[in-house]
Amino acid sequence: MTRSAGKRNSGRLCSLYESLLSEFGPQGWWPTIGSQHPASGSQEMAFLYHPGDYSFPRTEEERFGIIAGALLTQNTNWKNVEKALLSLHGSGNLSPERILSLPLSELETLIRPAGYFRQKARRLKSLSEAYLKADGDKETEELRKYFLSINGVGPETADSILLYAYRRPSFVIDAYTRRMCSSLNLFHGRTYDDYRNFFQSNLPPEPGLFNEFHALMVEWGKRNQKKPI
DNA sequence: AACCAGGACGTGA
DNA sequence: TCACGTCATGGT
Repeated sequence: MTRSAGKRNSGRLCSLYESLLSEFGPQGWWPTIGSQHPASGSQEMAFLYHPGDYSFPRTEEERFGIIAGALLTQNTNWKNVEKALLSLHGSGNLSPERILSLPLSELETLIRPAGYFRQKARRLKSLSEAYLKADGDKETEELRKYFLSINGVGPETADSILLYAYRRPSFVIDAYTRRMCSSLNLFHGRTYDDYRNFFQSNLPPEPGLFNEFHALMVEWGKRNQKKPI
């Protein structure tokens, strides 16, 4: 990659980001559980987005909810994941310690709406154990390798955990990102890491930027799946 | 009623 | 490496 090609890609990415942001607005990822009507004291829980807030997860449950959600949403509609996470929360089990102490069959029942529930129940236990043992002071790429070594955690899940739960500058690549790259003739790569390297080498390593950019591309994908551009 | 959704893994060639 | 089957629920 020549220096001029690199600058050209950076420019394209930055203007793409700006136009997506002005068209769709801040997406407020990652959604977390909160009460829907805090002022009225209603206890009805729902998933809340927080547009423009790129700060660290506020509570331990919030952070673990992101991690569990990243695993549960694999090849699954997010609405189904919400049901699973709400049942974990509602039963007081949305923590790594509680997940580990739950009998496997009970965990399966709680997360059933998220699909692949047998596989995901086992993997959620191993991820919980790994999360408890994780060294949050590790350098980003080392922490990434650590999570990638856990069964059930592939590159997209690892990067979602790093970016949204740890606020590390690790760019998340998903099916929408690839579709967008090819349909805009922006980049064509072979592997996951090809795409990740493309974004990371052409953007400043800011977690807030990576956060919003990924979420915006997902929104673009959702809007353009029925009515292609 | 097939098809898709914010993937990952095991297998055989 | 890589193509292919498997894992499962819920909405369209």
